[in-house]
Amino acid sequence: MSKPLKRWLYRHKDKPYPSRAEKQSLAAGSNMTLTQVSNWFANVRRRLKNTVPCPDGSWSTRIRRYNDYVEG
Amino acid sequence: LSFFLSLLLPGDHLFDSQGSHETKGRKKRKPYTRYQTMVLENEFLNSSYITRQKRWEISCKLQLTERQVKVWFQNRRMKRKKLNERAKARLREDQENKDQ
DNA sequence: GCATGATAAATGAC
DNA sequence: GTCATTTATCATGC
Repeated sequence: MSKPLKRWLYRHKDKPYPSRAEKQSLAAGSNMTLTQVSNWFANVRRRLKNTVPCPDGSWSTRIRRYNDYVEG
Repeated sequence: LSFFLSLLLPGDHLFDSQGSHETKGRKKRKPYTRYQTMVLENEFLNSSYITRQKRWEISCKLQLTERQVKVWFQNRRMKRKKLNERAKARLREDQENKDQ
């Protein structure tokens, strides 16, 4: 997959919404287009909600669990 | 005149054409048929901004609400923009490849 | 068979 | 109106 995007996601657990400039930076650093980065984050946010149940509803715990899920 | 007719006839939320759930949350995304898309695309070819009159006509013909027709044109303009930007980007790429 | 990216309806901020 | 989203659906590789 795309490592820089995962890294950014894990570092911004509380607010997984990169700005346009951040998306462009990520796109450049991962050899992707801006829309591809946007799609990736949109899909990840949705699939986090669906596949990683989280009682308190916060992004950070979801992402932590997701990280454990994919890495471990 | 057509404004008052539009209030009476296609009525966005007077009747729930889909389900019968009174208090509905987000409307479920329903893909349009090929015929619906074809008519909308043809009208978009005519003009990317639809008039109220045309919007009312098409909404009746396609069994869609005026709101759905309005949103379709908004999304279609965004799609055109994205496709244009994509084409320009590829042209720039080809130029750079030829320059080196 | 499902995971993943992309696209098509639908919403909401501004 | 635009534009970034959310959500469901489509397409495809493995």
